[in-house]
Amino acid sequence: MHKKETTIYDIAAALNVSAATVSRALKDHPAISKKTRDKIREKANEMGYQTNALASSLRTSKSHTLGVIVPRLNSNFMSTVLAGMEKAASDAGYHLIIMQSFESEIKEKENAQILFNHRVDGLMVSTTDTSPEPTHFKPFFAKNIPVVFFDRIPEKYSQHNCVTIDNKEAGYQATRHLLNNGKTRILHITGNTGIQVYKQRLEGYKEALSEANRSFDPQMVWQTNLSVEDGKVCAKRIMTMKPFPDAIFVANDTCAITIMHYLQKNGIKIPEQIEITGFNNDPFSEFSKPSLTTIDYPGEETGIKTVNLMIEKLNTKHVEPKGKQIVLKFGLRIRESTNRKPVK
Amino acid sequence: MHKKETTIYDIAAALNVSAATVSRALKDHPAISKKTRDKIREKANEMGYQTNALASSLRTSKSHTLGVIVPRLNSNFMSTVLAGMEKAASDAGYHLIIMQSFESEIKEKENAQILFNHRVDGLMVSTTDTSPEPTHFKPFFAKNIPVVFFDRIPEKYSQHNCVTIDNKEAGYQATRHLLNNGKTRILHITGNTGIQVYKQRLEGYKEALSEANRSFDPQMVWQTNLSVEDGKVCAKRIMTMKPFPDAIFVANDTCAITIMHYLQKNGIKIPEQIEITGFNNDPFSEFSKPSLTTIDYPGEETGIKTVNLMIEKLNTKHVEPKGKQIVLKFGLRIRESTNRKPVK
DNA sequence: TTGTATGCGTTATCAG
DNA sequence: CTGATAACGCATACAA
Repeated sequence: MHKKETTIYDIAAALNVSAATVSRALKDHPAISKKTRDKIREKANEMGYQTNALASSLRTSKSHTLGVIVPRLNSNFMSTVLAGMEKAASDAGYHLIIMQSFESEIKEKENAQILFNHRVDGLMVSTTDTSPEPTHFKPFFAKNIPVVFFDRIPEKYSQHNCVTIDNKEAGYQATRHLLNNGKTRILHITGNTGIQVYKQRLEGYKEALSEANRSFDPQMVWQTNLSVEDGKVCAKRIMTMKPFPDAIFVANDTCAITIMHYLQKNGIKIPEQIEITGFNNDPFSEFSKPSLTTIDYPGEETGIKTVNLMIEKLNTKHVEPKGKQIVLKFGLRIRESTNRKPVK
Repeated sequence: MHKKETTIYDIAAALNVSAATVSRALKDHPAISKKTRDKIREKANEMGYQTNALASSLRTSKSHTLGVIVPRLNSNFMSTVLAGMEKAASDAGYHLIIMQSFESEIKEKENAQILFNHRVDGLMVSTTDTSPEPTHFKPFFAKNIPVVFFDRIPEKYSQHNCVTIDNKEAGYQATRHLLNNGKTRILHITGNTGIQVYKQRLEGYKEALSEANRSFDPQMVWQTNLSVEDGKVCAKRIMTMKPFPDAIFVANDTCAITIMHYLQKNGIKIPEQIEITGFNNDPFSEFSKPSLTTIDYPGEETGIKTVNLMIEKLNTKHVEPKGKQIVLKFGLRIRESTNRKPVK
């Protein structure tokens, strides 16, 4: 096996001091004379000492680790959020255990459990769960371990600590933009509306229609997984629609651009025949032809704000004020070529 | 403060058995009778017992945690790699601490140190370091903690455990494709060539030129960070070039598509006037107009294979065979409209 | 300014 | 099949 690791006891022995002194010296405890401190540091280096964070965490019940659960980490939006989180966490002396739930409530539960067992100092989650009040965060609440929700927030925890945007308003604006351009038959392609964000975007869509005195047609709302694959399928289906829609509000850019691409392949003129609006402001939404109008959902800011809220909670654990809701500003990025006449 | 947590001692006391028995029962030790095992499990649930993985790790020196260091996690390629890693790791009972080095050697060093201190069972790294033989992995080697390099591999560790593609061959093929289409003035826009992957792609570029009896012009190789910003700058600069290049081999898709977009904005016909080749096969490379020819670098596979190699090492630690190099297959995705005559 | 003693929660060894 | 006990490596209350 590998040789035993060097501990504070080893360096204490080598220097004829106590382990306590070594422990203190190594963490710059003020009560240690500069002389012994330097001596200890030097010896520690010499012996290749590496502190054991596990032991330290066990002793202090502070792991300096934050748990993150997301549906999947490889979307442009989510990886941008995570990048922001990692940066902010690292700056604050924390690091991240990141886990994916793959849209499975069971997996999310397991992940929460594992993170709890590893004694994370806090949990940040974009939930995949469609149940209004998931139970698997209970142990965290019970032990007063801060939980911050971001992006996808369970219905019942919307008054809890969370960071998000006003999805209803965003859905409203995206739809309104299409209505303003004279579009009347607006298809809405979205995700699982059991998930709040999609439900709210749908509400915004409805509100815009209602405001414009357009009737809402449930047939014009398609639930998908918003993947590239789904985009292809949707495009195919759109081509068979009796009266063509003249616009589509898609709940993410990936799917929106895929649909645009395949409709164009079928000879459809975008935006003249069908105008498309996306969601997220992925970098490539700007580079598609035509550029895609979309909702700018600030991913990095979401990540940073989530971590900052977490840190704040960690530093004021005993007070425990009511949950804090951070609603970020989003932007409507209008980008199709506008030199076309509104059909009115 | 928060109340003490329930330990195996609490449940032992409640059941008049020893803590050892509880510990064994909870991990299905064969030497425990089914009866007491069930009794203990039930009590554990009842008391809301949650195992403390920290204590367990300290005792067993197995953290079931793998460290990951990447330059940044929010590129399509990298987040796809990480998604594959997380999946594979999770399936094998491990989880991931992911850290970003932001192209800083110092940060990479700090990250390695932190991960070491947290006693990760293994380290996976896409290095940012341009020094041929970075020293900060020494502690891992010394303690026989497996280190697997992926994507970006330090020069001196290329015989170590690593997972990558043949970047030289890929650079060769990308360039060759342009030459085959009759292009002669091929610009190469790449990253820091102190990093092996870019150095090797450049070598492939040179080899293709040499094979076609084209002379190599150092002026035609631009080092950038391959970002969207860099793409804009490059496009601007290209517009001022005396004889226009007739092709560009860009070392990633993000930058390639940005350049394409801005050249088109300036009225350049792609690919007639300038043909562009990217690298990575980001999803949107297919949806640009025209679709981008690119190198399909299998991200998810990279992640999975890296973790699998890691697990293999973890399970055969004592044998310690020589390093294992896994070279993944890449593909050249030819995608521009091909119905144009080669200029020959 | 430094040392002593103890505990964090678990698992492994050795007995019985 | 079960129990007692000693680590794992560190940090802290209490003494000195």
